[in-house]
Amino acid sequence: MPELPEVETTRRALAAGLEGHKVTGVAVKRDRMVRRQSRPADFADRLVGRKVESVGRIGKFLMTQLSEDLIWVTHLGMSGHLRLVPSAEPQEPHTNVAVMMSSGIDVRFVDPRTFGFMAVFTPDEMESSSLARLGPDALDSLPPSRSLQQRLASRTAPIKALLLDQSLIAGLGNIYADEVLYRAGVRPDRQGGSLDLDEVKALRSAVRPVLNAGLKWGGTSLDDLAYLLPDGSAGRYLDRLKVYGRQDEPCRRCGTPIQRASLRGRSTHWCPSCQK
DNA sequence: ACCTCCCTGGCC
DNA sequence: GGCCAGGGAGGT
Repeated sequence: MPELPEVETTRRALAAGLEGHKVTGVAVKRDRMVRRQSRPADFADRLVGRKVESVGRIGKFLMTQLSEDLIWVTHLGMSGHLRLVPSAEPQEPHTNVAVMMSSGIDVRFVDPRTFGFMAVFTPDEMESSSLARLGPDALDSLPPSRSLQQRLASRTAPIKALLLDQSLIAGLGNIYADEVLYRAGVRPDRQGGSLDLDEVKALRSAVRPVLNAGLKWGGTSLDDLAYLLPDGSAGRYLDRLKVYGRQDEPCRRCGTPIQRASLRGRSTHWCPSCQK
């Protein structure tokens, strides 16, 4: 499912495939996929004729810088992925948006559950959108432990829920939040404010290795194959996850069965022996 | 700071 | 035939 490693993997492929090319056409097959756009028609109007200058990312949001200061924003939701394919190729099911490039390549936005979206913003619109409230990126600008501890100090919500809060740190989703907590040895149901400085340090220093491991394997494609890389291949991190999806299986470190429970409506996995 | 809703393939 | 997965926005 698309979290930071999956979005970053997608970003790298887009950067390699799109930079320097112009948009020649746009087909929105499902109106719902274009959201947060004050006038829906702006989406295609603003894309066509623009050149892709660079492809960036904050958390799980792809931000493609276009000519004339426009920003093409993409969020993959929970079942979305982008494909880069020659224009002539037939569209696979659930292709909700197709963006045609001057290179003859299409960007196809495939998303069965349609939780993802695309929009093209001006700098002003970007400033007033919810994206302006995104926290620091979990991979590129993780705050120091002391400032993290300060942000957590007054919080009574479970630390897992706080890791999922994109205004605190941007990029972690349900899978990698569980993996980070496992690596840090912290139980997901601990109140945020109950973590001492050593625990916050452990948590902080777990973030980068977990995300980099996911990235190394092209991210996590679950059995439903909803998330795929832009070339259509599957991410191969699933088999290397330590806790997510491993309920009742032995902890890779101590053999204790991995627990699963619902926390704030999100499935949560942890080792009751390794995590305190 | 919490709860509800959106959506659909896949599985029981 | 019904339920589950879940990120983020909106409302209370």
